[in-house]
Amino acid sequence: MSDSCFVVRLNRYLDLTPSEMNAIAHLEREPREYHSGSTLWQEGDDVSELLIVHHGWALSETRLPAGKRQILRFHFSGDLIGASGIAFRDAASSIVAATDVVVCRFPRSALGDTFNTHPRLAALFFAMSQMESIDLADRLRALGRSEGKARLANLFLSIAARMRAVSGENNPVIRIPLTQSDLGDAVGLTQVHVNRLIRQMTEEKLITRNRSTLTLVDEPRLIELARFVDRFSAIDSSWFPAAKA
Amino acid sequence: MSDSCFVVRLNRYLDLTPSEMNAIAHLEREPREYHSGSTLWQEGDDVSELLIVHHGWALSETRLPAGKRQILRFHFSGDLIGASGIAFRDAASSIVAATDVVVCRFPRSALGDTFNTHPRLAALFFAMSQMESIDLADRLRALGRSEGKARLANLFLSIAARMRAVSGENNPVIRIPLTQSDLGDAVGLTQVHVNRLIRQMTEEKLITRNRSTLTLVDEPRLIELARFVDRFSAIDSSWFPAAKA
DNA sequence: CGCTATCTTGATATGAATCAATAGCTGTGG
DNA sequence: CCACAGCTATTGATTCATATCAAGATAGCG
Repeated sequence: MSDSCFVVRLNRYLDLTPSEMNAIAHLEREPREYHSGSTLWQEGDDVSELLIVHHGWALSETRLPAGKRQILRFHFSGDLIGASGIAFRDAASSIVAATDVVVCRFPRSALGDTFNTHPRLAALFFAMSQMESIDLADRLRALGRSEGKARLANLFLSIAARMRAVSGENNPVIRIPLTQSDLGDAVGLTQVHVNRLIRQMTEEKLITRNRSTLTLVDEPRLIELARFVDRFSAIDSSWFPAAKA
Repeated sequence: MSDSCFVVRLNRYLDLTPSEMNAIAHLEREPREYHSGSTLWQEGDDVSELLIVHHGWALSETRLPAGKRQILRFHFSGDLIGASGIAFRDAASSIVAATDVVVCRFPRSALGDTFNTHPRLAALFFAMSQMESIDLADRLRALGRSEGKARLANLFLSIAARMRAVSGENNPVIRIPLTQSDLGDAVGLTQVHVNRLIRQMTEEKLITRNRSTLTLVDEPRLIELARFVDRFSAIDSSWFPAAKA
């Protein structure tokens, strides 16, 4: 039961009761593997399920006319996807496997049951959904009002922060299995320009990048450059209703 | 009871039971007025309340080093704010009155009670929060991957869509009480450039702007230009738990 | 009737896109 | 084990969108 990565994740925010753990573990069934590059669902699809990422990276993306792509968010182990797809029937973005991933699917109706029987979990889902909004808002600030280098710094720091929140470690070296094109599509720049910026940032001894390994060489200066605020450490659960038996 | 604008708003998505209406109307007390330009709360404040907009426009904004500003979202009548502030104690953005506004405040704990007693409302709040994420994601796509004119078109259309969803009308004329600087801060452009783009768009007979009145002259072409998708019409409530007495 | 915020318009500077060509890796099959 | 195919990364030359700087022009407001 506690080998559920979703349980592990939620336990980070809240001390789950056995009954709550059960309810969650129940959601998380049918693990299924997708290969890197495959599409879990497509923008506009009629989606009736939610996904929990077990292992690997997935990403939400959306396409624009000229074949352009905007990456909206990355999803790691323990993340709940479908987020976007829950308010409306049609998916607002596509979900693509960035590496080989293992995900569990569950139908939305199961979520309805959970809301009914475990109000505290409902509150937690609500709070997690708000974290997503905040993450998007932070990204929006970066895209709207800063130049390339700061955007990249921001992206790197926010990925690092999220991965650290999951792993509990604090390593300056992080694995980012993304190409320069991916990075560009995430921060709204060209692959070519991303390349140049990474070179500059390397020369300035801010980072080091080698294949999929990124090292945050001078994190304080990166934070300064990006005006980064790490918000992913904890959730405020003080307003949550009490757990039900 | 039904003069609560929040009830009116939620009723648009769901047929509320009397008990649910009561619970909501209960949240919405102590209406309070703020003058245009005043700050309801500030980035970083310790916020323990949520707001419901009764009347007027508010906006969430965040500041960057060089005094730059990014407007994240506009809030109209019936909107729930605090959104961003609910997962964490510290507000992630400031809330400012764009016009004179009337808002109701309620403590987060009241939300906890609602989650406990009215799971269907919890589901609705969750879905509304997802709408917010989707709105942000759409904005992100616009900022990351389109040029100025398309960004503006996108902003105009999305404001129009949201206002229409509230009013039920379908008027090509909308009131946007924002300056060119505000528009710029929302789409990540300079006030000067916004001015030029608006002139161009007027010449191209896409829009007409006069003070705070904006007319969508050629909406089909605007939609085409912005690749706009209107998602604000309805919520998919099929997965919601049943209403409780 | 001025005052201040907003808008308009021009000249110039700059970050980033685009176009284009080459170089490096990685995996695959002969 | 080598050679080739196909991504991914690097680098340069040029163009374009948008920012910046600067100076009026309007318009609402007290």
